[in-house]
Amino acid sequence: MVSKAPGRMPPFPLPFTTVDVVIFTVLDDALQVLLVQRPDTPKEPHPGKWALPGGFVDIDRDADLIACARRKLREKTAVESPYLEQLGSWGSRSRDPRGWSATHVYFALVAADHLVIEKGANAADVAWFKVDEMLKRPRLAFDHAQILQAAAERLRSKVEYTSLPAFLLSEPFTLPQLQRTYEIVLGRPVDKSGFRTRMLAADFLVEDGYADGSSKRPAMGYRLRDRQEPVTFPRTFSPRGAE
Amino acid sequence: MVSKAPGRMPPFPLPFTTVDVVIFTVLDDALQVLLVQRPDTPKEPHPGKWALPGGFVDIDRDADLIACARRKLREKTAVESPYLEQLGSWGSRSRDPRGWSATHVYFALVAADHLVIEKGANAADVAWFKVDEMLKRPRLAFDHAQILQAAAERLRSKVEYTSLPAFLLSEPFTLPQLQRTYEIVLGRPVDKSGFRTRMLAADFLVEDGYADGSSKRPAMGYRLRDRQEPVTFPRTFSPRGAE
DNA sequence: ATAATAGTGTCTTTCAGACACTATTCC
DNA sequence: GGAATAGTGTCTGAAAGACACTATTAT
Repeated sequence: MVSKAPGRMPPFPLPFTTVDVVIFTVLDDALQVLLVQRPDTPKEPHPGKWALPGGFVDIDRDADLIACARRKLREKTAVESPYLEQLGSWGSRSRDPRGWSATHVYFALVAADHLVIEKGANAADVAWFKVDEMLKRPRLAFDHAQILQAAAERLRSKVEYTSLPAFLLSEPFTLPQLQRTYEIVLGRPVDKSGFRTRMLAADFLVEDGYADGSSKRPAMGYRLRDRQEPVTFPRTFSPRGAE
Repeated sequence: MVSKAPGRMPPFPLPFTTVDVVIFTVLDDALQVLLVQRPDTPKEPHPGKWALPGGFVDIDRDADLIACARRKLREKTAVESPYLEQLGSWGSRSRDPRGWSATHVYFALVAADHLVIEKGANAADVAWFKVDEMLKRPRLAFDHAQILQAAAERLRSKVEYTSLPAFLLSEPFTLPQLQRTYEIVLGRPVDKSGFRTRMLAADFLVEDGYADGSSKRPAMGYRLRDRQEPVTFPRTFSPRGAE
């Protein structure tokens, strides 16, 4: 039995609580991020600017933070269960003109193909943007440029020693496809032989017998053994630049 | 000029926003965490239980989240500028009986020696607890056992490939001391020769000419070149168990 | 001299990086 | 057969792990 909301309406002012989601994909040989355009009414902060999908936590609808993140993600993309990881939180007096606010940021990895983008009632506009260009000329609302940079750094650094890029592909995928995904995210070529040895040794892929049709020679198709957790490799990719 | 708090008192209820700090040290050959005992009045949640130091964000005093974390840390320990890193955030309808709440968690590494613990007005009691025992028999308030576990996991995993343990020692320290700290946190012995090669190759230590007095043979003393950022090693410690 | 700790040298094994090679398909 | 892509084999150099050794102090 729930008591009559004791403690609601506290004797001190509360910060706003929001959740934002950095949704990555690989499209057109580039790492891209999903952004939404803010409404163009002057009552809203940063009208017309592009921003990360997100918004206020709804204490009636959202049981917890990750549920809220999943809701935001579902509202923009029709993705079932993507890879979703907490990135961190940003909170300060000045980041939102409406007052002290704190946002909890998640980052998601989704496969671009077969992905439906919802252009729903509220979402004025939704589109993919190349991460590199966004980082060079940051024109995002709030502190979202900073958040995007942190997300890209986290992703790129984890790609050095985890299987995260596999979540950017739809299953089944081939090893050459996976290698290309690594190369796109890392921004540098990777040796084929070493790459294959590593991937297969990590034992996180399951053969799907399938053969790819879009190439000269068919390749083995693979699925992830565990669609929830990425695998951590014992070593970093190429200690190139370790010096 | 500040306008008359526009947007304050929004048309929807807000979650509570808190900050908690997981403060680690190495004491008595064990990794320990600082806990505070909650007031024993039945009006407060979890009366008498031990909890992580933390509390509500004060939008008047705290400019941002990390400033709030530093304030919480300063209120319990008289530490100047310890290593402080964001761990993550936990938020849900049920984690606090007073209502929907989200906490932003930081973790701090401090040197135990010369550390003053403030037993201030408000803080009923403050004490160090061994992390391993706390994880075995979790009796913490709120979801703090879960948070402590996440913090310990993060620390232990980062210790495999970073210089974090150096922040658990007061300067200057010797390489044998640093090695012992690694061994305590990792819970396993580390080879001396390899350890020294690694530490010196990483080039994050500066000789302090000093000699330690408490041992048979004096050892070289070192300080950190950069007291803010830890160093990342190119490889993980011992791929023991990588299989 | 001996014990205890600090610090170094060396051998071996492992593995990433590089690159050449074979295999299978389409044209 | 040739081009293009998938997949394998092999050599080499660098570095981690293991462990024996030397060095410097206190007693």
